[in-house]
Amino acid sequence: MNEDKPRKRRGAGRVTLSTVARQAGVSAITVSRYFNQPDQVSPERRERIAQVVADLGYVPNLVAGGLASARGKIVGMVIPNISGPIFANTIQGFSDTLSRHGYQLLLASSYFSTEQEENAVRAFLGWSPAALVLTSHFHSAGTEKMIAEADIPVIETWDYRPEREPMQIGFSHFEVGVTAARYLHGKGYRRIAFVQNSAAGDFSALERRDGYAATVRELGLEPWVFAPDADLAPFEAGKQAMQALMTASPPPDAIIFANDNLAAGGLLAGQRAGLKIPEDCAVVGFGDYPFAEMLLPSLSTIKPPALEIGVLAATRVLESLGVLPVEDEVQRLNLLECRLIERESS
Amino acid sequence: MNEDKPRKRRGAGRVTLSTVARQAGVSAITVSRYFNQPDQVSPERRERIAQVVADLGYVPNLVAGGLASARGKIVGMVIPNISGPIFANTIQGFSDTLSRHGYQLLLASSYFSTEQEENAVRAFLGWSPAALVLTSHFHSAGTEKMIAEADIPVIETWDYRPEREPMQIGFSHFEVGVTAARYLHGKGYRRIAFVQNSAAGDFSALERRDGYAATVRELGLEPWVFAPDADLAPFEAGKQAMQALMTASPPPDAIIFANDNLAAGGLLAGQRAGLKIPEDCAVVGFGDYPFAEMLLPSLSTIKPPALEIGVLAATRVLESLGVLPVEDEVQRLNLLECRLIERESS
DNA sequence: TTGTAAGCGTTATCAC
DNA sequence: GTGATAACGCTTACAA
Repeated sequence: MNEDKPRKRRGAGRVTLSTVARQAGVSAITVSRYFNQPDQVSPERRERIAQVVADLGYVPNLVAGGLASARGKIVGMVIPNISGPIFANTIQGFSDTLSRHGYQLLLASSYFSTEQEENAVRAFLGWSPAALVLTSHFHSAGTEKMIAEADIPVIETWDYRPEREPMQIGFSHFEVGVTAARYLHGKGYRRIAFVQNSAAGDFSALERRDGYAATVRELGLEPWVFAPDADLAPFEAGKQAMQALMTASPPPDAIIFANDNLAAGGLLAGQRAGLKIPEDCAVVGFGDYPFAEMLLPSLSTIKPPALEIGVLAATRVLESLGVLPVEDEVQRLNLLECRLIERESS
Repeated sequence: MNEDKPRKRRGAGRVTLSTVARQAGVSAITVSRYFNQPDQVSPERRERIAQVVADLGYVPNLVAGGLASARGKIVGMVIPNISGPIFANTIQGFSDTLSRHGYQLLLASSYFSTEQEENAVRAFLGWSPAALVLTSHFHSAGTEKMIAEADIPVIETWDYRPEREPMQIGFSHFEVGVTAARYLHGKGYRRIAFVQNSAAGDFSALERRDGYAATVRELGLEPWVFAPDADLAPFEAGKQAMQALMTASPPPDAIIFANDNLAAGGLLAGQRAGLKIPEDCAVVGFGDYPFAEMLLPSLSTIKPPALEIGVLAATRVLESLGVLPVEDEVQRLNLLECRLIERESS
């Protein structure tokens, strides 16, 4: 069906910029300008070109454009995992903001592995992206080298390390631990335990633990950390933690879980064991996953600015690229706020 | 800091294939083959090239490669929304499978808008992707035209329409409605209501409703559909539905919700109103969202093959491209199974 | 197995 | 405001 077309090789025969230019009676570069700097094209030609573009159904070849300009309208993002409820909002906000301005999202997940992250970054760089967005500041040496040499904006999200070179958009995980501990202490709880994440590589969760530990110590209490088996799924790990902690005497009167999945597991295990929550034991999570308000009792948690991180990351990218206006210079340090959501479980 | 580099224009000065070739004492095409068809390069040269690549930290420019070959190692995927718990697994499975074979994921969300989908598809085509993956068979005329003319594999997921041209990977939403209705009827429920999705544009949810309606009618019952206000968030819409349905006399003895978010809202509203579930009213959802097993009572639901869809879509793409082996021809119709997960709520 | 030459479709540069 | 020309870095086609 295509065989009779006079195609020399490859994608030949497709509608290109030159096709449009010829039909519109202008040069190729004028059509190029029509798309990129419309102001520089006279209204009459603009109209004529628009007509031809519509007639032919011309779609600009962004690959060719990317090669010629050495900066594609594409932005790479590496996230620990796509399917977790926590990062999804960041991706969504990021992607939506970008696409509104004609940029596309190239996405990969690292599963908290710096090696997988490095692979993703290397692959992305091959597409000469306009910018690169990573999660946290934990990278391999190879990744560090690449982002140092890449001549594009690099943003680290979901964390806040002013001393680092890349742009920072996020919050302090240490402070999250501090907030949770202070909150429970303020409500009168005195035997406050912390349950770690079972997933290896989630270093940010360890920083939350450290914030908790430092705070309770400061308040004259002894840190009490439980680490579930590393091979357990979060929900199961939370159950295990609750069961184990409740055998202690005296048991804790409040537990901070490294995330809401763990907390939900703990909550349920506690209830099934006849525990009244929060009377017998308060529970606080992290993440404000969608189900937090659906549980009975609903789950108190600390809500990270997931969506805001995504939107702001995209905004900073677009500012850096000159797509969005910016006065003076693009803000490098962006500290956002986590909010403690007090619900029935505490 | 960069100014003294002898860059002529654009990205000039970077390490290219020619740089590697020169240093390794071979021609550029040999280095190209080293990456794409290593078998065709002699072992000695292979080793020499590997050394130079490592020394120089060369990263292939995929944009240039994509332009030259007219097929980039990139695959576009349009999903209704990224942050919903339901599609995230599909994305994850898709992305992971692709990246294992050196392909990258270009992602956009449509929010159930065919117009936004069309925009995404148009943008993707500009990157000359190796394949395109869409959700469901509901597209705009523009999208239909583009996918018909695009000379690449197109896959429709999360649905199953054998009569359509694109490859199908999914299941029948109508059948999901049938399954839910039959299941409840089989358990003895006789006043079975259905709660629609509040989100406009989710046509698949309407097919589930139709499956339910046809089935109850067949069983000699009257369909009973409640449509929440369109502007309500799913969780709130579920609450509204439960409250409204319970004022009927007699009220339903079982409710099928169009998805788990609605169901969770309904469950909670029922419990807060003193209803015993499932004794007073059974509840069944759709999606098997992560929280379904965390609720008390845990939520009976129908689990779609979300992850499998993603993995299989990637597999079919790679087969179509000849990356993965395939006997005879790539399977065009892929009907997967939804599983009814019976839990405490029914 | 290896190399030469041409071209992929666009944009940067410079001239008018 | 408009256009001619030369890149951009790689792969296809063909030849040796």
